[in-house]
Amino acid sequence: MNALNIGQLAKASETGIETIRFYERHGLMPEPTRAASGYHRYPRAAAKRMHFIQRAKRLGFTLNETASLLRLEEGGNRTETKTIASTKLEEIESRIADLQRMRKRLRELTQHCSDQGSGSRAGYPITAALNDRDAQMSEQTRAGATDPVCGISGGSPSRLEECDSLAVIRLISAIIFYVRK
Amino acid sequence: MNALNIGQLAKASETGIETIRFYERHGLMPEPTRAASGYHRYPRAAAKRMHFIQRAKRLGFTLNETASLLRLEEGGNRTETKTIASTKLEEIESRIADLQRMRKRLRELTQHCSDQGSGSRAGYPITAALNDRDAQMSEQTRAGATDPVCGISGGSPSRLEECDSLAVIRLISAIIFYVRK
DNA sequence: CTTGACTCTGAAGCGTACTGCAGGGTTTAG
DNA sequence: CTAAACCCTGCAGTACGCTTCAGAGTCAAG
Repeated sequence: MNALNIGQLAKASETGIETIRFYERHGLMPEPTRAASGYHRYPRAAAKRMHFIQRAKRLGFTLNETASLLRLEEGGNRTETKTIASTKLEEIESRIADLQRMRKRLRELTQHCSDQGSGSRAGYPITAALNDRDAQMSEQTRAGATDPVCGISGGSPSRLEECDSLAVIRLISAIIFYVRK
Repeated sequence: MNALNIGQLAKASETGIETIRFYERHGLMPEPTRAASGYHRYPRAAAKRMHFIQRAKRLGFTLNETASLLRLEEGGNRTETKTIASTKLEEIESRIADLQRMRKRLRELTQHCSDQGSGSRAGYPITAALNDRDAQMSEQTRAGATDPVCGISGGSPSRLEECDSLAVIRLISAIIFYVRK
């Protein structure tokens, strides 16, 4: 036989033993058969199921929602899962839109970074957003507000990682102000 | 004066009063000036700051991370924010990749839906994934496993919402199995 | 001046998703 | 046979992000 005990399943699914037990208690993993000793004996498919749960989580499903997805396969309550499916699909689409906007801004930045770091800021939407934010928010100090977004570490970095991290965090702030629902 | 009290700020920023207080306690919102009575008196900019926090959350930043972003503007600890910036940027990029893959699958499905619902399944990657999943996971019932993904409600729906919700949830399951890191 | 809506502080409670521990029993390598 | 490594149950604790509550004071309309 090639049944797994809980430690082996944990390794195979790249989680902890306690997480598996937790999922079992909450109905995400079915109770497996047991050895005479009481040890869990998981089939290989259990690792796939664990991976399913990980991916679902990664895509923003809650454990309850994931449990419903899995329950459907076992002929669970359809009206419940119907609701989850449609509302979640909307959420996913909205999140995709968010991140598309964000990626657009990131692309614009890398473009600007590779163009030439410092210098004139006119026509640089991210820098503009930063200024906008500064204008809106400050009661606090504006120290550093006049630093060009990509010019802090000097030179002309062509990849995002080569921008000074301080600039990067300013960038992220700017993006958040930019990405609106 | 046009200072806001906490209830007005809550309305303006579409949150609850208690959320604002919570943010204040945790350093996300600065302590505002007070009226003689002890009432908070928020400047209009406070609503912008609240919106910033909402958007940051929506993009997956934790409150601590958001606090660091905000603290940077006030000349906070740079080494801390440096770490956040770089690791978070990686996360964001990874999530974008996830959702790109996912969108691709969604596009493929809507394509197939508008092509013609039921019939042959060969060359339908999502249906294939579903079969794959069935093969990998089941110890449970496979009831319904032979239903075509988009053919349950009959006809030839051209939009995702017109697919039967049961089919939609199967689809989501399939997508989750498909979208791999 | 009263009444009802609003606000204050401090602390407890809640839902989600784990994580760790005590106090046992089991398996396996040497 | 023993010691290390592994597993069991049950329950407590943690981190995050709120949310509610008690008990008291403040403000604004009629």
